[in-house]
Amino acid sequence: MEDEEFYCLHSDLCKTLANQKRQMILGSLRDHEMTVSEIQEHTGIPQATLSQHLSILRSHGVVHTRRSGNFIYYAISNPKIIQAFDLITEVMLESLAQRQDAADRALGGESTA
Amino acid sequence: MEDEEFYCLHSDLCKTLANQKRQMILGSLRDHEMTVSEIQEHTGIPQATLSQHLSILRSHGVVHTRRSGNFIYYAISNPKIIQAFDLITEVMLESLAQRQDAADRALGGESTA
DNA sequence: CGTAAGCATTCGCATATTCGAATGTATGTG
DNA sequence: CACATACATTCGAATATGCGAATGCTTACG
Repeated sequence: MEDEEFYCLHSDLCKTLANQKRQMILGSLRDHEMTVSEIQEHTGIPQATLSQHLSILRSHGVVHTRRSGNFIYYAISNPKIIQAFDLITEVMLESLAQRQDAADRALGGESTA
Repeated sequence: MEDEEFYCLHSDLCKTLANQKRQMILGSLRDHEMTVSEIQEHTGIPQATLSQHLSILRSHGVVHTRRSGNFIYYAISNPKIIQAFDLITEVMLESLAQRQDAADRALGGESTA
């Protein structure tokens, strides 16, 4: 695979994950599959919007579906998605903590001015 | 932290990573720090555009800088960023492989139609 | 077949992102 | 100080994304 293609696919997958509502959806699905209406209830996202986001997640292979009668169950395709999600959470929290430290230090040193 | 705030920060960090050029930059920086002009040479991104992307990465704490004379060295702040990057790469490759399998099967079964 | 429930898709608008051209700023050198 | 190098910022236009309203499709049930 060429570099350009690689980075394009990679950033496409990242873009898929880089949306607040889609992350709420993944957060709902992380432990078990759910029907659309269950996700809707759990996240509060309106039906049309939810369906669009599910469509995006589907088309990028992030989730897959199973029909049972009138309901469609969504589930996360690859558990590594959750691992990546959690890693980014860690980075986020560590970054926040560092910033807080820096802010504290700046505030503490202020009085010497 | 509230859910809304959590998902907002999380998706913000993801958005920061979800750009082809920014990923090329991270790909350049993954093993060692680099000056802006080195990154420019390595990636082929024009100076102004590169500087803008570096600014975004900086403001989200993904990279940090060190000045040495006339040069500014950029480096990745948290090695977990690379781990997450690589995880997403794995997901991407596994997803591609699955699709390829599915396509092969579809093609193989075609003759029975 | 008719109707209802569950979900998907289309459309148009508002907003956000991306990019390069032009310009600005900080550091080193003579 | 003048000037060059290295990098940052601003600006405006093109493009992409996110959203809800309206509508379509599929399955279940009588």
